[in-house]
Amino acid sequence: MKRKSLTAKRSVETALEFANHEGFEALSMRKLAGLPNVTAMPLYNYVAGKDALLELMLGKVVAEIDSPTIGGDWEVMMRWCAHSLRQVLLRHRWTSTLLISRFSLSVTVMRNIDAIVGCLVAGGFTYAQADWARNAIDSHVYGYTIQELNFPVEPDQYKAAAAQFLPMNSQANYPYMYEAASEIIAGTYNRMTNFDFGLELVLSGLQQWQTNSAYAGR
Amino acid sequence: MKRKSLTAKRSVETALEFANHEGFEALSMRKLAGLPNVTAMPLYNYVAGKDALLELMLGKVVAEIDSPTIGGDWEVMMRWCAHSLRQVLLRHRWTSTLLISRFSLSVTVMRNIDAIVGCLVAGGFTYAQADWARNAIDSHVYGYTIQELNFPVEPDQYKAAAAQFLPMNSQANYPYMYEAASEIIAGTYNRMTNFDFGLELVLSGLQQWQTNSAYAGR
DNA sequence: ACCTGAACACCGTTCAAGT
DNA sequence: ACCTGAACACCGTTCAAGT
Repeated sequence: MKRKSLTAKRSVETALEFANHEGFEALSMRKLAGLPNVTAMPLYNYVAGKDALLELMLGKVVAEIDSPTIGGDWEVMMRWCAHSLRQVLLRHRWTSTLLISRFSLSVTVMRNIDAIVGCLVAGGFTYAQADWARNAIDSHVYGYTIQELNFPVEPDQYKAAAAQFLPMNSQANYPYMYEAASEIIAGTYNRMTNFDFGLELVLSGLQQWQTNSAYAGR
Repeated sequence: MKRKSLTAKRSVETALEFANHEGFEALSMRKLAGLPNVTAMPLYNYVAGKDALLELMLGKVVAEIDSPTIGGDWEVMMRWCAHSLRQVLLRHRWTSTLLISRFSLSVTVMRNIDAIVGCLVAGGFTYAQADWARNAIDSHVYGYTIQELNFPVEPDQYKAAAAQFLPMNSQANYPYMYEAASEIIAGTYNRMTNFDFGLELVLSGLQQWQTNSAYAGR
């Protein structure tokens, strides 16, 4: 039995590596069974099925997400945690949508949520406020990162893409995008560091909300 | 040729309806071919393949998203557009992740982006600021809505879920979630209207950012 | 007890053969 | 010209047959 669970663990790890390396779409039970070739399926002895395998893979990923220290400055902590979550999603590019669509309250996830809510409550938010705040931060992290991961042009190619865009699209049809592309080409801005911009918008909004709110104290 | 494109259009429409009704996972070329049964594939005469079909389906969905009027109050407009996008995503529950992962600059999408950037620029933002602002709003809408669509418990069952949670999880292990669940049961708050909370956080942050910024004018 | 390979029920896609 | 059904290369999953 101990060997069994060990082989299961190793299966999950190779599956994770495969997904990170070859892309999630390419991952199939048959390919995984004997990674060189072989059609046979001893995999099913260790893992209930593809669903279960995915669950285990996500469990490993989720464990990489940092939790805040309760009692620390909530704003610093939330900023830290948001970046941690973001880095995990970037590290395992196939993860983000699956993590949401297969969301489950495992022990790891519960501990993380508990710590975040705790950190916010210790920072002076009510439970309701903490829940809303957590949700707003998560929304930004997931929304931004999923878009980023799927954006068709790489950050260092924005200029080139804009230069290609300009002659193809008339100023008459898309006057504002035309101007924006011109500014990108001129180097006025570069689309970078947008993640932190949005995050700080949310965080400073939360801070003001807290100080303005009469019911902020515990 | 006219008949051909008409049949293509009808195919896309039935595919859309099928996805909305039966769920996107259940959609397959074979099922779609002759919706009652039939294994044959005259579908390929009208549509290049599943990828092309998806593209066409998403095109129809994207057309439902409202664009702002340039010159109107940017904050009112952005709020309106965010809600419009959100409603479209809720109406076609399978759409959100696909819309991001298959993002493409169709004419419809370009017009929408151009109008949003234009509305923000007309409202006093620079092009760079407009781009950041748009991205922050989109991130919230997508991030929040994708999470909501995949959340395992329905809004009207939060109380029941919390009541089930309480006895199963010790106060010692998850003290804060325990307390939060208690408050949900007591009816102190209900997790609703979170979407607008996060959206207003972003919008008011943008407004303050604009008024505080020395370079805000055109 | 464990691994194997054939088998089943599905996919997307192609294409020769019919009408 | 259009539709048909068999075929190919893939899936996830099961299971009798081997060792």
